[in-house]
Amino acid sequence: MTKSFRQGQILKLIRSGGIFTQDELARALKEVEIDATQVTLSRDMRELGLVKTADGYRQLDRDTPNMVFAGLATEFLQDVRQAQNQVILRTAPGHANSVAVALDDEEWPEIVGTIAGDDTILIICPDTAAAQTLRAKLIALLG
Amino acid sequence: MTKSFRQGQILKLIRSGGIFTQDELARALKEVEIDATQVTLSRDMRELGLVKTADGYRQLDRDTPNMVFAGLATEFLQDVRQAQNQVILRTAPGHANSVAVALDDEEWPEIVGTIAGDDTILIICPDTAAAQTLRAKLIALLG
DNA sequence: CATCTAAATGTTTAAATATTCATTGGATTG
DNA sequence: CAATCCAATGAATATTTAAACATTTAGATG
Repeated sequence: MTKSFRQGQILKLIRSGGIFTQDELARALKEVEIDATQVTLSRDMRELGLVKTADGYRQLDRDTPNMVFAGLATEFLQDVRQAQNQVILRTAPGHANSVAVALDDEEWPEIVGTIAGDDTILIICPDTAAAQTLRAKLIALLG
Repeated sequence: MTKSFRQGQILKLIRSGGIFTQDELARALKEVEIDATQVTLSRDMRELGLVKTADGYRQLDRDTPNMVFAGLATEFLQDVRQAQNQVILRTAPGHANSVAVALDDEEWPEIVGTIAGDDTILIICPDTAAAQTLRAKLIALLG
């Protein structure tokens, strides 16, 4: 079980609502066979840009991926990593290119440009903060 | 010193950034001659829809008032109250109508309709939650 | 393969926030 | 005007979150 898989599950749970504390989230994750301490979740929250509101945790607003890209991502996107102002995506073999094209179409402000190989996409962002935002956005689309 | 004045000041401080805890906010308010305990601030935060992020407290995204309305409000808006799904504005005497017209122009989703008297505007919202959101938005414009 | 490094996570505990219950100071009404 | 109600706030405290530090693990490197 990888970190980005866990974070993907966290986003799913948050979206479905009704999560008010990190302990609550930890319990919800346990139902899905994911063990994580409150401390780990606190860190995940920060990385994913989640905030506590009166009606539970929420993701800070940012524009939503369109259907074409979201569909491709759900099907082929396998991992999302970040280093400095770069984000690296792994896709199913042979699909990097189509995913990258759809991603380019999004014209997100966090993306300066992309380069796709066979199963890897390199994305250049303006800065580290943008890369982090982008990572959170993309993790949400992991299967 | 009224509650909505305090909340207006809170929004100002939050906007200018660099507020990371409620105690910090309390100290900043003291500089402006406003005394409030952490408990009161916790409640204010909730009412105003403020959330804690990695870069300090922030207001949850919602669309921003346009210049015309914002200008009028800054000049004439004096108080904002909420009861159920209704929000009541007090303006300088004789100015309720012009403020209400500008407000209607905003076409906000939180506003079903408005009625203006001489110095009072009644706003009907779809529900209590919308009214609360609207209140927070408007308080930000108080002188 | 031993060693080093860095990311990820855990443990402990401090700090920050929210809740509960109580008080106060207007309005409202009989 | 007393009695009552209610919004606003505070004090004490419980709960939640984050910081500091330690440990583990997987990959790099000699």
